[in-house]
Amino acid sequence: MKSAAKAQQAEDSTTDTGAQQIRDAIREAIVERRLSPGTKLSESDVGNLFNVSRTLARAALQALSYEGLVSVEKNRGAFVAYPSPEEARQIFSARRLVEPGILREAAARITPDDITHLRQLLLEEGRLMSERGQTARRAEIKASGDFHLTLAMISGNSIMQRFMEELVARSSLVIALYGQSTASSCGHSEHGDIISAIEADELDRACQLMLHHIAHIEADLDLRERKSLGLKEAFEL
Amino acid sequence: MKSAAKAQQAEDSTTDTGAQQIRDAIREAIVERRLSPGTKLSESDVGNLFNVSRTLARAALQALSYEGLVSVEKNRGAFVAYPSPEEARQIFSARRLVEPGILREAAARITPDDITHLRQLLLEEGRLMSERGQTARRAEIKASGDFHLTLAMISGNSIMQRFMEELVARSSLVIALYGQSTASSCGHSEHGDIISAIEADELDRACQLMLHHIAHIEADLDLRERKSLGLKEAFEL
DNA sequence: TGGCAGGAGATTGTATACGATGTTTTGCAC
DNA sequence: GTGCAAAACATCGTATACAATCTCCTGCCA
Repeated sequence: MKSAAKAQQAEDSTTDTGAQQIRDAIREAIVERRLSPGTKLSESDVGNLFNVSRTLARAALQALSYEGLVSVEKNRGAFVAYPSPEEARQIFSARRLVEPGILREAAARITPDDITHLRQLLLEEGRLMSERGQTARRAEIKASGDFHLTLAMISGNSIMQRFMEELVARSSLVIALYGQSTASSCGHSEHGDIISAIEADELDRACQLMLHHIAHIEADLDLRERKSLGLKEAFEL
Repeated sequence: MKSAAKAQQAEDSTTDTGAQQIRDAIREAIVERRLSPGTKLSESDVGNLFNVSRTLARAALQALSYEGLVSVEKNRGAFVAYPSPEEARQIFSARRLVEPGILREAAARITPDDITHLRQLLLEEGRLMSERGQTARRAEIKASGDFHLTLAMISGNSIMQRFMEELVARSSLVIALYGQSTASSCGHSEHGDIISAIEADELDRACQLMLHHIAHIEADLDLRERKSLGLKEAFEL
């Protein structure tokens, strides 16, 4: 891969050790929705699960809390993040703010190789959509996010790339919580449209499409405040 | 403070304990340039300095490494980050990408109270600029960044706010490394211009001013690759 | 029976201990 | 005196230990 996408190697070389693997494993589980929002992640359990001490488990959970995927409450423990509707709005607001810009930068640096790569991603995504089963569903979710992440990668700005990783991951949580449609990643065709617009050098249109795409995802959410109502309201009616 | 700036309370309630304070203290020291890029921050030293165990020191350093202010090298230790010219470019590229959007959102929600607040910040900044001494210099650097952070705060998006905090902090490092002009925060008047444009509801102009402002800061940098040249080139001439 | 006080258990917060990995210095050979 | 090897030192990586805090159950009393 000698495309502009070489920035792919932007792995966190900044991290120290095995906590990294645990963090990645848990993050993947969260993004693929094997772990539901609110699930408790006790340090001991995580440690046992990965056969490491609480020290490492704790470090991993801390790291995840920086990314907003896990919320640790003092003296109570860590939980898979349960984004509030307000948080959800902010996440998508951030994406609307940032993704057109990323798209523009990506378009400026994109190579034919990158386009091929993106198209392949799309194909894979489509294939998964037609498949049945949990595994396919999870892979599809991931693939859907990968489209946006790949654009960030192509843009060549590793800082924005990391930021987008956070946003995509948190979006996954939000969709898991508030998504309504059964189709987990609705706007598949929209991804294709965006690529086409880029290829056609119609940058403004590509940005518009991206904004619409994000709006579509958001439109599928039901962000009404679910005030738990577990007390009495739940049985009032 | 009943302004839109109430989001100020967006403190990392997600963090656990005392590592937080250490992290903040070190970050402040870095941003105010009491700690220079490349300075070694060994876990023991940090621990001793703050009278805590290496455990906490380590946690703090880890946190800082997530923000890109510290780079930890496996088995070697942690150092105040020494951003490469390429990193510097990416940081400012990210700011150009993000700040106009933040500005727009902030303008949409801004209250008279917020404007007062911003103007006060400006006044303070101006006062510090005319003062002498290290302390004033440090405070000035901080005040300069606070303008941008306050805008992010006003925008009401805590995610973007956090991101801007990271960008501003890292910018400070970049300026410390590559800045040329003695005036640490040149574009003071530009901040005022931006506020005026917002007040006048000239949003596009405000964005333009913001972009120019960032460009000015960048223009003061000398981002030529300093390849250490400590070997022979240093004495060749 | 309902509510509160007390304590047992579980979980996190922090410190310390030990092994692993680099780095520097020492000392010997040439 | 120079160069390399080996050991001493410093520092990090991880595990374990202990203290603090919270949760939940139990039992007493009104």
